[in-house]
Amino acid sequence: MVNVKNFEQLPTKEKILRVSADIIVNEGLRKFTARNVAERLGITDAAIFKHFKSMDDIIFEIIERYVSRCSRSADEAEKTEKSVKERLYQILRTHINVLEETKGAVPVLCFEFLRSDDKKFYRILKEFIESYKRKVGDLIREGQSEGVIKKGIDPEGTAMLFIGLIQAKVFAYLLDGKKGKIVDDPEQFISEIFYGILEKDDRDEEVEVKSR
Amino acid sequence: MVNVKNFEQLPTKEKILRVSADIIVNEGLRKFTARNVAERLGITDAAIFKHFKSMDDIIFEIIERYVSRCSRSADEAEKTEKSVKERLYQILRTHINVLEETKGAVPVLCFEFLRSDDKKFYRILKEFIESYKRKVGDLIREGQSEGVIKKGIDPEGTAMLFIGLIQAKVFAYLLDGKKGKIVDDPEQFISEIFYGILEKDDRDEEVEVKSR
DNA sequence: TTCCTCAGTTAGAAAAAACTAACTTTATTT
DNA sequence: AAATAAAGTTAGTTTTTTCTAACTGAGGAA
Repeated sequence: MVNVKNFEQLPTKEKILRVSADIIVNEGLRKFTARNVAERLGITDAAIFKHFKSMDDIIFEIIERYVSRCSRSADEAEKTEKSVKERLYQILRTHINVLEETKGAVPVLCFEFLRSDDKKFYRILKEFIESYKRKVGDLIREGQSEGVIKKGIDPEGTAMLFIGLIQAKVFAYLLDGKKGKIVDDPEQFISEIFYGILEKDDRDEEVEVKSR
Repeated sequence: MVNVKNFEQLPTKEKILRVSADIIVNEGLRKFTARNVAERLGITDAAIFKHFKSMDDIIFEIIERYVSRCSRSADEAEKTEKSVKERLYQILRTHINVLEETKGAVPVLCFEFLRSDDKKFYRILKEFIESYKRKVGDLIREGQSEGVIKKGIDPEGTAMLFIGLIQAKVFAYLLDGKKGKIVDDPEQFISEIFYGILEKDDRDEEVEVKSR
C-alpha cells in the first residue's frame, strides 16, 4: 500500500500526504476525500483540516514534492562534466528510479491534473514537463553538434517521445495490476532509445555509467 | 469544444454522450456531474435521467461504443482477403478514427478505471485491451511466418506498444492544451510503427489502403 | 500550579450530487 | 378526438463532501 518504512512513526501531516498520494494514484481522484484519507489513518475527517487548509492544499503539496524530485535529478545531471551520452543516460536512469520509487505517481498525477481547468495545478505540471523537454532537448542538440547523435531527429520531439514511452510503461503496469516493476529492464529500455537516436558507429558501445 | 458537426441537430441522448466524453477528457471525472452535463446542453439535470438510468450508465455507453467499433473493425479486417500489412493498417486506421471522434475519451477512461477497484469498468476495459492485443498479436505472428514482419519482435509486446503510443499521443494532446487532432498525421504515425516492425525490403513501399 | 498550544474529538452547517415523483407540453398513434 | 409516449420541467429527498466551531485531554513553559 503506502510506501512503508516506519510509517507509524511519521508525523500525521506526513501520513496524510502519503495516504493521499496513494489514494489518488491507486484509486483515482474521486476517492480522494477527507473521509477516505482519515479512515485509513484511524482519525476523523475534521482532523485533516488541522494540518491542511483545504483538500486542494494537500494536492498542491503532493505535486510539489514529486515534481521537484524529478526536476532536481535532471538538474544534477546537467551540471556534471560527463559526456552528452552519459548525461543523457543519467537523466533517463534517475527518472526511471524516481518512477519506480514513487510507483508511477508523477505520470499519474500529470495525467489527472493536466486535464483539470484548475490553473493552479496545470501550470506547475506543464512547467515541469516543459523544462524537462527543454533539458533533454538541449542535450540532444549538443550531441548532434558533437556528432554523436543523429542529425535527422527532432530534439524536443524525441524528449516528448521519451515521456510518452514512460507513460506507456506506466499504462502497461496499471493494466497488469501494478505487479512488479514499471520498467522491467531499464538498461534495455534506455538502450532501445539510444539505438534510435545515436549515430550508428556508436550504437554497440556500452554505456559505462553505473545506475544511481 | 465538443466534436461539432451539426451538433445542435443531434438527438439529446447523443449530445449527452458527447458532452460527457468531452467533460471527462478535458475536466476530469470529478467534474462529470449531471449538473455540469445538463448545463452545457441548456437543460436541467433531471432531464439526463430520462435518457440514462444513472451517471455510470453514460460512462458505460461511451466505453461500449468505442470498444465495439474498434473490435468490429478488427474482426472485419480479420475476415478480408487482404495482406497482413493491409489488415494491420486497417485496424490501426480505424482505431485512430474512433480515437479522434471521441476526443481520446477511452484512453483517458482506461487510465482512470484501470487504477480504481471499480470492477464494473475495469473488467470491460481490460478485456478490450486483451482481445485487441490478441488480434494484433496474431496478425503480427502471421506476418512473421510470411516473412513480411521482422522475426525478432514480440507480437504481443508490439501490440501493447501500439496501445501505449496511442496513450502517449493522448497525453501529449492534453499537455498541449487539447488543440487540434490527437494524432496529427495518422499516415506518418502508422508508417513509423511499420518502419519498426516490417522487414527492411518492404519498408519504403507505400500502403495503398485508403483511410476509412 | 496555571496557562497555552497541539492534535484530536463531536456536532453540525452549507453546498453539491444523484436520483425520484409528479406535473406539463408537444407530437404521434389509434 | 382521445390516448399515449417522449422529453422536458419543478421541487423535492437522501447522501456525501468540505469545512467550521466549540470542546477535550495531554504535555510543556512560565
